[in-house]
Amino acid sequence: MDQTLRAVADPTRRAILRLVRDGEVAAGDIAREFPAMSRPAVSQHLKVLADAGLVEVRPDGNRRLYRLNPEGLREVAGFLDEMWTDGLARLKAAAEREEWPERARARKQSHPTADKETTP
Amino acid sequence: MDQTLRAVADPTRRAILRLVRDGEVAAGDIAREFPAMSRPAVSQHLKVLADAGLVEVRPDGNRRLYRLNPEGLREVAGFLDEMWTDGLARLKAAAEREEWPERARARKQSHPTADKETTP
DNA sequence: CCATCATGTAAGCACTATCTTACATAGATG
DNA sequence: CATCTATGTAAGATAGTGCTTACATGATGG
Repeated sequence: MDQTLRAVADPTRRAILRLVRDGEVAAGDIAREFPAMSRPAVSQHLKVLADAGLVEVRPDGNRRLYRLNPEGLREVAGFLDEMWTDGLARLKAAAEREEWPERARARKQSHPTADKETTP
Repeated sequence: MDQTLRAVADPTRRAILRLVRDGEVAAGDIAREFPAMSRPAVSQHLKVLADAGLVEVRPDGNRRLYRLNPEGLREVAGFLDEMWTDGLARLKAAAEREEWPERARARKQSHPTADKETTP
């Protein structure tokens, strides 16, 4: 999961993923889409993506064709759902109850300082 | 988006997000969950998460209570959907359109491999 | 064969991230 | 007030990323 997220946390690599999202693209064609950086740099990005399982490679004669492997994002999707859907539901429920659950470690707290500024 | 993904691409910070997913937790209580690292380190992680908009803070007397902000993940959710759902569908369609050679012994075939078939 | 094309790899350098320890500050408490 | 508690910030050491240029390798085509 770390490897996957670190791979995706780079704008160039996300752009590459979008390039290979619709079908196979040769390494050179990918590199040509990034005139601002050298071809080896793109090649290294492709290696990172491949090591993370986000793309798959297939040799075709001289060239190497890359394509997206959506399965590589499964873990990330799971984590996101865990945070997004579930987390949002839980926080929303807590908020609408107008009491923030802060009971993990009960504090002495003589006065209700907690409900003083919770209204945005 | 970069900031968000970089923030999430760290196991400690993801663990913190899980801690504050269900309600508010004080900084010290969070730090106490990571005996392997110093408290300032956790504090810095919290800053990264706050700067990325993934958590929100609220002062409560002496302490600072952190809670998840699921909205911070909206962009990531969008990107993931773009790659996951859409990407999977497109690759599948491309495969059924015969562009994706799972069985074709593509030999030299100067062009029809992958060049302009990407249908923008 | 030999030259060329497409691609990956190695070495090196600048910049960034993530820790640590030491210090600063704001609120609570006697 | 004096002091303790909870927390953030500063400075620095170390490791990691992301580029570049130079080189290596395997397939193509005369």
